[in-house]
Amino acid sequence: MVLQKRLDYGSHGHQVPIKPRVPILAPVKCSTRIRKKQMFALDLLATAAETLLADQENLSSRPNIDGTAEGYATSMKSVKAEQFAEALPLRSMAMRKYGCKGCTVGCAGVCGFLRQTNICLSENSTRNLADSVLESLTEKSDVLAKDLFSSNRKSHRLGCALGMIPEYGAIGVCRPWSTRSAKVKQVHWARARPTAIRNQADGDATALCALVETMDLDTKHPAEASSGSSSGVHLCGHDRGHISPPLCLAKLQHAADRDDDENLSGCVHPSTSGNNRGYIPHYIGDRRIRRLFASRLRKAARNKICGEMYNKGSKLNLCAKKLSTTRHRVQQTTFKRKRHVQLYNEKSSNEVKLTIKSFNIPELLIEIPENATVGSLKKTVSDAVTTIIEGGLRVGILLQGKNIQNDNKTLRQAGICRGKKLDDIGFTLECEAGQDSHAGVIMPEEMDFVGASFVDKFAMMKCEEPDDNQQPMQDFPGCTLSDPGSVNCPMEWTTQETSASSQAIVPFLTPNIEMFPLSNSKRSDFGQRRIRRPFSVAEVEVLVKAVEQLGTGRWRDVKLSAFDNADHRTYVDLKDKWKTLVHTASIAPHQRRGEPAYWSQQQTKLQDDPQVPEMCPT
DNA sequence: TTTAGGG
DNA sequence: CCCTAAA
Repeated sequence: MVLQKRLDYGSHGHQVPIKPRVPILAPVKCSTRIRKKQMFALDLLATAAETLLADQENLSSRPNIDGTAEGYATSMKSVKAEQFAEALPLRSMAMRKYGCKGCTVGCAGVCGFLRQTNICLSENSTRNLADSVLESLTEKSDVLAKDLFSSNRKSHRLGCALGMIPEYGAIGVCRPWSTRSAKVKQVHWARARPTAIRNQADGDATALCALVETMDLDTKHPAEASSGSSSGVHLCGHDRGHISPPLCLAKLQHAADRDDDENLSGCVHPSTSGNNRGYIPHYIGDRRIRRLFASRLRKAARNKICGEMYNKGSKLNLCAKKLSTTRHRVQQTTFKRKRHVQLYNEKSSNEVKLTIKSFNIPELLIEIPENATVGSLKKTVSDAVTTIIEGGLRVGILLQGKNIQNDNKTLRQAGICRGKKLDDIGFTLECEAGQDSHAGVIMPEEMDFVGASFVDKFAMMKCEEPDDNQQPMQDFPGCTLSDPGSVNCPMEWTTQETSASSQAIVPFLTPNIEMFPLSNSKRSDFGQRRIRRPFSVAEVEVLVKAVEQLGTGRWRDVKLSAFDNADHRTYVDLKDKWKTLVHTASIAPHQRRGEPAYWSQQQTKLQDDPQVPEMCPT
């Protein structure tokens, strides 16, 4: 393909993405779904091209756009018309949707461009280009978002800056540098859709514009880049009815320069300036988040290709190949996510850190013939999981079994704060797409505090909200059952909660049960046996005291009075433990496992303890 | 849901 | 620790 040759000149797998320059974003009747019919798409492309040319003429008449129109015309000729197809609706939609304070002009949406090139280019070039551009897009968005937001904190209350990709919806890297939350890092995994963008109530329109524009700048055509790195900024600045804050423009300029250098470095384009080669972005940001973001984008791009092929009912071989690639990539990403999905919520000094180690997929229907190979089964399972995840996930948060619906609540208001029983938090991932056959709620398989050090810190923290359960103790306290209501045994704060193993069909979702525990009370959904958690001496002591106080046969009362905070100990557990204790006591010491002289030692010890004068071992 | 008891 | 009958 001619276009491929033009694009695929990166000798190091680094392609310079071509961006048609669209100085003015005229409203175009263009659905984001036009790709279903290529003829329809071509019509729209023609319309878009006409609009662009008209805009270009207008632009060229402006004195301030010197030197850009010509280069623009060149790139216009060199780029296939398809590339323009949906860039316009993307931008126009974004601008209209958010008003952008009159910012109705911008650059062509790189996303639309990407999507088009994905269609037009051959497979390899598509992938490489998409990867390259999307990586660049991601990074630059990140860079700009950081720069922009950090520079405009006072005026921008930016909850979430979104980069939009038509068809795939919006894939958002949330960078809320709002003035209210000093430092928040989030990755929105949910595959946001256009409607989801509207839900970003905190999204600042101006910043959103800027970010989208940055995406444009990131993918300038080499010719354009060589003609002047600031051209894109000129376009933005002159054509929008509303001039963004100068600082915003400056940042855009900066990003443009930077991007030119980056995109061109390593390429053999004759117009490569070579200046600032090897430029390293000032702000590296969270590489992991960016990589995941980029991976997400790539997957979306490739899935789009597959969907295209399926819709056309042709080129199934190519589709299968694409699926395979997608599968591979997605599986990697899924695994990474399983291991590392972390939800950070930092709010000044009061922070709540959670780590969701993995999710369990409860129901996965696999239909496969008996004569299928194991490999095909693996692929089928992988596809099913991929479908679930790729279909978009809606996150739900369960606190003590209750679904927290109000998204506007603060974590503190919702009861997610230090000192609270964070092991009562559950996360659900519901499939958003119409994947009825796979619809279901993915329950968190593992959740834990971030790091053991945090557990200690956590144990020492006081929650500002009233909390009956915050009695962190490293050592199990002696309990006086004369006041059963005062007996608290918060073992779960100091002992690692362990969880049962997963019985998920998908092998790579099997968790490491020892490292990443979750409250047992939340995890009997899948029938797995709870992990064995032997009673500690302290627990036995409390149990004995409670039984002594309350008598046998009142296991519920024992539970409530002495083990109310130990969610992993049910009254049945206490009853069973008592049963074993009685049995152990009834048998000869030499028949017991463990230490025969245990009780005598305990009796001696407890008698020496003034806090527990009533101890009466069984 | 809780208790009791076998597995 | 699971399962379940019985209350």
